[in-house]
Amino acid sequence: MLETSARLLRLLSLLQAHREWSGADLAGRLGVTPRTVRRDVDRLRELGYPVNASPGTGGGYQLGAGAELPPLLLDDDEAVAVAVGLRTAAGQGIEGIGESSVRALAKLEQVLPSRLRRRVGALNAFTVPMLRGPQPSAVDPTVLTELANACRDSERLRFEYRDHAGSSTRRTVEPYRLVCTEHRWYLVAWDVDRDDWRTFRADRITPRPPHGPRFTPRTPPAENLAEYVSRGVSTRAYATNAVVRLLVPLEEAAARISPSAGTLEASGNDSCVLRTGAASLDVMVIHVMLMGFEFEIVEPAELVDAIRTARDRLSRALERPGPEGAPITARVT
Amino acid sequence: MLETSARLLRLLSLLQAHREWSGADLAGRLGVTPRTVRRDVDRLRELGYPVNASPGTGGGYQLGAGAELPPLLLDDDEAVAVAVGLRTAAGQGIEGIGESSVRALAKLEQVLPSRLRRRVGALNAFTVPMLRGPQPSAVDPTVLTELANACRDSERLRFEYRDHAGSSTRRTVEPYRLVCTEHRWYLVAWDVDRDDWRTFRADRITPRPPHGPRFTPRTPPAENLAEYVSRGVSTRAYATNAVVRLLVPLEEAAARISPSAGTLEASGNDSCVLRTGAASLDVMVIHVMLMGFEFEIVEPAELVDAIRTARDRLSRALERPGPEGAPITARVT
DNA sequence: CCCTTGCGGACCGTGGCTGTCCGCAAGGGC
DNA sequence: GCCCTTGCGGACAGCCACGGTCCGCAAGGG
Repeated sequence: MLETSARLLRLLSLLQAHREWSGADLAGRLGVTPRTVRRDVDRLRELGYPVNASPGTGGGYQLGAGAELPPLLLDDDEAVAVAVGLRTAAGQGIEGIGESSVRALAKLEQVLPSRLRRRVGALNAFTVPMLRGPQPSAVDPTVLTELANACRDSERLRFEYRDHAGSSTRRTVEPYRLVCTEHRWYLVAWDVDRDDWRTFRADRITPRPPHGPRFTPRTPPAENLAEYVSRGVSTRAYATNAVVRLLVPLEEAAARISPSAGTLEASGNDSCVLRTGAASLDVMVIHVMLMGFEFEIVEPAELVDAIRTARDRLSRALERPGPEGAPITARVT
Repeated sequence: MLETSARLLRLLSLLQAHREWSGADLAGRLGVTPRTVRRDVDRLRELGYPVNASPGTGGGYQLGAGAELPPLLLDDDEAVAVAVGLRTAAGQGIEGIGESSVRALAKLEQVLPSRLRRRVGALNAFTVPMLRGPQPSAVDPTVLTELANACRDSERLRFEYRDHAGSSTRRTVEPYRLVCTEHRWYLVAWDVDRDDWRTFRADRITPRPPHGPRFTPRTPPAENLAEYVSRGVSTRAYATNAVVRLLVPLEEAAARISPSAGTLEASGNDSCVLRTGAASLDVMVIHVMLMGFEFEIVEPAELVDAIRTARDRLSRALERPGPEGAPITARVT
């Protein structure tokens, strides 16, 4: 019965949208008798979705957390929010969930009505870059999802690839997987022209549609692809660890610094040592600045240089005449 | 037919997980004849989900983008990624989608199996704070979803509220809506003890379960609640705008700075002016530093002070003896 | 030209679905 | 303790949707 299925879906949607419903309410909304609602609830339970019910005045039905994730029924705004959130997460190249979020994003964007797709694009342009700055991980989420789709569907892919020297080559590959490591995205693929496995940096790829025909996947070059990629990638320059002494008591520092941001150790009564890591020295500088404490660098020496560079740039900015000294003469609108 | 509904759901899931399927494949997966698959596809189409099909060799079925968003069928990893992405988006208080993302997050977390919930918590602790630092918008997403749920379900809410002086009061309210403005979260609610509408800052709320009984919503204090809140909120101190002159040609700056981060204007041949905004002076300092250009401040004067503070702190850090001068003596592990 | 793949009509037997009516059980308010 | 509200689920009867089978047709690719 088509109508039954549709009603089950609507029931699930109602239960997700509002925590608690009475049987009569649901019956009214669905256009059936309360008895049928009870049967539908039973059906949902048989399908594995835990629906809790409580009798008595003020009782009703509510959807609980079960073993399986039920299909998510999002309204327009929520779908847009999910898409934007995923693009942010994917763009930042967060280790550990990066690949899943790209997969989820690809799934969502594939079925996203075009009116919503436009909203996502607009919002994304206006929220993310503000905070991003010239970080090394600026990959276009659109490209990422396209790559993810090709991997998922085993579709040959053609793209322009800029190597680090800046020159471009045309590639035809059988994409195998996207890997996120060291805050960068890499595509592991079989290069059909060179007849070998290659690892491509996603931010240097410009896809050239249309996609080629589907291919039958071959065995991947390694069991653990994440490890395979990070072994092959030589640009580890960005991964830095630092040890910084903060000139505040341990307790005070601990109150401001999340335990997962790094490890804190006491070092005397009124200072402590923070061991932390970041994707690049620049980010590290910001990190120590944001904490808002007096500090000194224990290691590495490069961080001292980075801080000196930052300090000097700020000093020069302060030494320039500034607003009163030099009014803007050549302002162009 | 229960089995039919379940099969439709599985079919939808298959179509979302893999772009293209042949009828025979689907029939095999679903344990029915191809004829029934065709009928199921028809059913999906009748339900409004556009399934495209192409005949001939290499043909098959694929799910397209329709007018309505189909129920999203996510696997475990994807669900975790979505939750983490949403928490990040909600925590940063991004204007425009904040409220929807909290709603979506509440929806998702309500049905999230506990094993996944743990993963989300762990990941969230290890990814977000690293970048967040002590920004003004540090709201616990868990609290946000709890507030959102209470609003959605019209449940009375009890919580501890710290006012700006630091003293705590116990409140009982009928929550109406969460509003995100100026990168902060506010709860608009009817305070039952004070018998009036109040606006609470979400980051000062500590919910005290259990929730009270449900209430019948009254008419909200204003049509446009976002506007109502930002009118009533006096702490605009964090919203700053700045004008900065960058000592590089317009083209060079434009290449590094996203157009939505602010507006760029040429100012002579080898410099340009950036007008931009940020949630706080701290963030603004980071913003100008991240760009990596020589610059000078046009306005506001407070930004000069903030930069001077930052510069001085870095200077002091550089002047301290550092690694060689003072080896760590009292290191505690 | 042939192959593969999707399309959909016709037929038929099965059995699931809904509404109706019923008595039972569990909370909450008076 | 009483009563109301709400959820629970068995039984029954009528309906009709469902799925398998068999068929010829159409469209794309080699």
